[in-house]
Amino acid sequence: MTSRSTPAGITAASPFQLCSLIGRIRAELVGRIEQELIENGFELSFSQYLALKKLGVEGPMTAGELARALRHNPGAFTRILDKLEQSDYLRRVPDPADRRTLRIELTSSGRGLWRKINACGERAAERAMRGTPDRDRLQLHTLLNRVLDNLRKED
Amino acid sequence: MTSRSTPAGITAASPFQLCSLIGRIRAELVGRIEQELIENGFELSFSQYLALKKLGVEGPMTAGELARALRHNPGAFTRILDKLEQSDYLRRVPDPADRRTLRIELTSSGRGLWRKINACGERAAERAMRGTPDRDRLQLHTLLNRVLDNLRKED
DNA sequence: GCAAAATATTTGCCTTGACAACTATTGCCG
DNA sequence: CGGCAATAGTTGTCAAGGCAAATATTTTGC
Repeated sequence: MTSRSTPAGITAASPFQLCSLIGRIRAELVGRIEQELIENGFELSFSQYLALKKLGVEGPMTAGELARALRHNPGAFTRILDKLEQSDYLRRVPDPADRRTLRIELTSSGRGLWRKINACGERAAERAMRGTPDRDRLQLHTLLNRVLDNLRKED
Repeated sequence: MTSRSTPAGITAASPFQLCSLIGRIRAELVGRIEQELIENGFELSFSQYLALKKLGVEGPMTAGELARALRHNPGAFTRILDKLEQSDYLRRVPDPADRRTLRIELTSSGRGLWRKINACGERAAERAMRGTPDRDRLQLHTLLNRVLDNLRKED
């Protein structure tokens, strides 16, 4: 292996540490959001939180679109929708034009909830980034987006 | 600094996108490593891979130490060890000094496997970082470590 | 128009991981 | 010493998610 040209020695030369770093950050971030949700009295799993947030931001969409957007497999996603529908946060509305699909829309109670849980997510994110100037935040996003692109490219 | 395709307003000002970015990267990275493992004929889950790698790098340790190092809960971890022991990649060695603990060590077959699967992880990591100069890799690590510290600090 | 392929959602089955209860052993402190 | 809390590991139970088969509907090709 080539261990040349890295001043700090370890950090840049062992790209693998990226994997555990990313894993740890994700776990902490998810945990922090779940904790925020609990502390504020919302009984939602992280996946349910993501679904409500997506619907709140993007508006109604079909179940499949939502599942794909959240990278969640359709089978498991059906059950997430079941629970959110039982709790009256969303509705499955049949589409007269294509009777295979279901239009998922937030109920008014769901929209109310969405606004509140958004604050939980933002508190967690702001905690993650505190003390980081805008310039560095931008840099971080740029670098992470490049990493993601690299991973998604097939070749 | 770098405001190429990103309107500065959105990206830096909405720290929450960090969460989905991190989640996506983690999923892609894990998926890529699992794919590497499969393509090279190793039937290992990602967790098993992590355990073997940790043992290979750090040497023998107790089951609890290993579980904590991997942030894995002890109950689930027992079963991971079960499988790796059945496959003869590691041994549970009783500690005469403290009969509660078990010393987990790789077998020679486990050490052989470790060297091979390491390459899988490094290919995945190198793919993630390709086209990124050392300076940026270092910067990324610095920023991610700060994020992790922020999240772990209680307040 | 109709059979076959494609698409959207649901259901069943299975694996993984979280959590709590349990057993065995050790350390603490009177 | 003797009781009691703490620690290490295992087991049982459960919820979440992945995957494949099943169902319903639409689209495509002839």
